[in-house]
Amino acid sequence: MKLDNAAPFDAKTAAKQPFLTVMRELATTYQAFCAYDEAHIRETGLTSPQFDVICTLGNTSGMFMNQLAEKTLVTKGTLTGIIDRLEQKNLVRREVPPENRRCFLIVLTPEGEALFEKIFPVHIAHLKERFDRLTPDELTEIKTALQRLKSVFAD
Amino acid sequence: MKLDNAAPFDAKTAAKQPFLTVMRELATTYQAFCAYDEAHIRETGLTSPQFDVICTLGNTSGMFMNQLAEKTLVTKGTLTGIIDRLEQKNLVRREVPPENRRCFLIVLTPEGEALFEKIFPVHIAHLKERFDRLTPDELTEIKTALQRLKSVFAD
DNA sequence: TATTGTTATACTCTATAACTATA
DNA sequence: TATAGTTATAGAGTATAACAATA
Repeated sequence: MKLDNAAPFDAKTAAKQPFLTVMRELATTYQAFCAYDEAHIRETGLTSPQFDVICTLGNTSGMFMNQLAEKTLVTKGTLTGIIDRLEQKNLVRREVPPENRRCFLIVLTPEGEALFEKIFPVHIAHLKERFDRLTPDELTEIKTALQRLKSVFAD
Repeated sequence: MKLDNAAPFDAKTAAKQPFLTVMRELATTYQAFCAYDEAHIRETGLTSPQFDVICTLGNTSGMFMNQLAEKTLVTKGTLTGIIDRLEQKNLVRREVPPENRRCFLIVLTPEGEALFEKIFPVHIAHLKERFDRLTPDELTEIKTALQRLKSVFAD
């Protein structure tokens, strides 16, 4: 919900409900980050979920579908499709472990690893470029503020 | 990108690159908020973009497709589909202004207004419930921190 | 010619539930 | 019976570009 727009959120209402402003700031800050982040991801020819899978598999010896689904926060059915498409692009491979043939170990192919090693550091550098505009103290304050905010949504 | 998962993000790396921690906190905080927010939205029978449109139109006298697209951050082609589905549900209506018949004024129907008036305050109350766990000072600090963070992504 | 919005195309992701094969 | 993953189903959103109607 991008509550930014709702007409009832005029200045008068916001003044009475300061939390609305915080909510909007969270949403717009995340959106600003994502716009910057995703524009760069799209240049790799991958979608965000695909990029997420490649990054999750990078520097590991592989992961099972269920682990991967949990890490990337998609359901197993959805992950099947994502892995299918990455397999078509020759970036990952399904390996059947002999000891449990119910599972697949998802592994980066050499092409997948090459892509990971090519794009990952570049992407991090691209992000760092902006975060470097903050001082160490500011980074600490922001981190603390976010942790406090997150804590109210923990069940 | 949910960089939370990437294996290279071990504690050692994070210590050298404190911004990675901030990035993760932003993503996980937003995700925690969204999980709470969207679970409640889904109970209305609307998707997030649909709910967003209803909230944007609430308490206005209508909006043109292009305005609405800009406000809700979707392209005009995508918005056409969203409005189509809201029209099927009898929640919005396309009106043709006589002075410019190229445009459509998108307006809430009585059913749409009734829904808005029913769900909007309840949704706000649902959110407020959690934000009330923060003190006024904390809210201010968080707001300031988010604004500072957002500023580095402004072009 | 420029603008508003629709349509066409094609893909990706989403959730849910039934299903297969293995354990 | 339980688990791992696939498949089936159905929908929703996404981008892009070509298009029609109007200005």
